[in-house]
Amino acid sequence: MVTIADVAKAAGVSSSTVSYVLSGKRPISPTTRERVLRSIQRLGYHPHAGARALASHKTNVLALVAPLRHDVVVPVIMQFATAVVTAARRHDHDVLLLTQDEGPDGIARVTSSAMVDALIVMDIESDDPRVPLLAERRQPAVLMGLPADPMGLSCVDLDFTAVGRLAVEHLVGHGHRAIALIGQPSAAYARGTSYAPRLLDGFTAGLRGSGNGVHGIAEPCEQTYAGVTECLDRVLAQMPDVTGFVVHNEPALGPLLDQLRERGRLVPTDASVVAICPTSDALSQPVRLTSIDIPASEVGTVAVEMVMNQLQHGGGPETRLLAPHLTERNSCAPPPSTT
Amino acid sequence: MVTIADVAKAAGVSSSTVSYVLSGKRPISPTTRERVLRSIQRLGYHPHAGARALASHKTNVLALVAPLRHDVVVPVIMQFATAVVTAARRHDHDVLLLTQDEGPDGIARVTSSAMVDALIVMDIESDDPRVPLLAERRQPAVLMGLPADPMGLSCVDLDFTAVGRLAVEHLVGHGHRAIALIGQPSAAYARGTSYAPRLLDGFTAGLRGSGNGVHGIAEPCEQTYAGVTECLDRVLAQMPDVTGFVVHNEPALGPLLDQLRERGRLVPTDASVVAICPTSDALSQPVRLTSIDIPASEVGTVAVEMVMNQLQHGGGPETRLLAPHLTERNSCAPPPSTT
DNA sequence: TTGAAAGCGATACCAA
DNA sequence: TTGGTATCGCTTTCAA
Repeated sequence: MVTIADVAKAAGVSSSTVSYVLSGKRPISPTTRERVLRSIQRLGYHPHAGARALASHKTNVLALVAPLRHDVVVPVIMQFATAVVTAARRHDHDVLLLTQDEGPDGIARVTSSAMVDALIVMDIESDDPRVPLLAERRQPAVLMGLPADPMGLSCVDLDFTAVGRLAVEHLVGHGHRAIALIGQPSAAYARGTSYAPRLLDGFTAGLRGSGNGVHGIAEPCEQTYAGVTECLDRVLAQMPDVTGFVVHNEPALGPLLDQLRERGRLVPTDASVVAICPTSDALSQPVRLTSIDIPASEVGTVAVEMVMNQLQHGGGPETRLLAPHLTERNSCAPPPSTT
Repeated sequence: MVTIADVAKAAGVSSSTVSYVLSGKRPISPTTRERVLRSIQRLGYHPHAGARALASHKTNVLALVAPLRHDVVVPVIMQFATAVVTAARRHDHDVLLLTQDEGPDGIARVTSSAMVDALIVMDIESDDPRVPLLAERRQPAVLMGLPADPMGLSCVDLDFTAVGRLAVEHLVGHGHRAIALIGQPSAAYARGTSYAPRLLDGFTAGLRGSGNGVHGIAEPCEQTYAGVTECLDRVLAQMPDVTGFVVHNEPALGPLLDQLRERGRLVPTDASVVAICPTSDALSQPVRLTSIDIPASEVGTVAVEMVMNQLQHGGGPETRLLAPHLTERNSCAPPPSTT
């Protein structure tokens, strides 16, 4: 292995000079810098990561704790992970991949053995046991999701409350008065995800703020064809005049459109749909759906920026809720009665 | 930070003794072992990963090089990654996630800076530039996929040749005589993936081996609704009597079934389908598809076992092609003429 | 069965 | 502008 001493010898300087050339932490004359860089090049020198970590107390590695449960939308996780790795590399960091199923132990392990400089933790629930654990470590952490109490940690997520409001407002803007939220499976609520109730809050607030007899209901929806059918049954039973649908449930989109068609409610003629999902899902349906994107890669990039801000500029914790964007496509129109 | 010296002092032994208790590389009397373990426990000692790597020349970290291109089946990558992380943890290793878009440089970087002990590289193409690069490093590597020349590296993949043969044999067994392979998009062939041609080989061999006037054609298929329609047009034009379909193209499954129905060829009454895809895709279609699974998690687990075998037992490189398994569901039946 | 001490390969402080 | 060197925390050889 080529060491810093080899480079120093080859360049006729001390090893500390080589180190400073690399780190830029002190001025080096152009000529010696040149000489050193050439030797590095010629010998193919790469600093030993372990040695560097030992001496500098920094690893240049971020931990990414991913939920590898199967009820989570896989493409979203992938997008997020991709964005994190890409953004981390831009800041000269690598990413260590941890899975949820090691639980809090995984976090304890990597932090206390100094494997990583900071952590990014996905899929944080309202009352997540990992939050207090992370709070008492000295490594910065960014939570993806919004726990009830962030305990001084940084958080980033899509602003689901704003999403709920925006979806309702869009439908109301088209003249809809009876709106249903087709939500996540009840397990998502039971599990204590933070986004499901936040979306519901925004949905409710949107209805309330619209006045004029705008009303709505929210129903959880299981992710099977039968589950979607039942959910729609419940909705129609309670609100037969429903014309607007807000759907926050990717696998339900196809079956829902199918069922609506089957029941003689064509989208967008008889019913309008605003989907909350990755753009790709909105595009892969028979009807191109007006949707509010789940900006997984943006969230990932922001998470890394937040971590880096703490790491490199000593910034403090912050919470960033990303504003939702609605893209109009072909699934929203005025309700039949209004036309 | 708690160091090995702290533990040693607390336990009244030397630091080397603590080290040996941890590594088990030399006999320790039960009483001192006890004392040391208790101190470790009490102080919450975790060895410093960097220091350990520096002294031992081992990091206990595996690199996983993932393709984050968008034309790859995302759930398959996730399954594979999950399996790799899980299996690695069973062997007390962590996983560093690299993405394709750093290209060969990423591999060069992590290997020459001693960040990882070994690499697992996904989505290897027939003539992959990373193979020679990996071959000249001293870290073990496992390739997922089968390059034209493995250059002494380990490989693991589903045996796609056997898959092709198996699919044909299953259809022939049901009495089909005219069989079409709906393949990957032509870009997959152009890119030089190793699995696409291997599957084709197996398909061809299967036809040839079946005799009795069994014939077939293979068509690449683009992954849009229109692309599937065109592909089916081409197939029907060339082989109007086709009754058996082998489909190796996840996103095409839905549209294909749709189009077959539209053209009055119901599955399985008029046409039979064997899908080559993850089980979840086979189950999420209107007709439960008879399928040959892409065993991503098995491949991931095997990859780790192969790496560990080299790392821990000094094993040599090996190539393992996993035998395919066909699961019968509801998409295969005898062709109409035979019934 | 255990201890002492020499590295491992960097960083960064203290001097010059 | 540069060099010398202590130091980081662990592993492992050499000695006892």
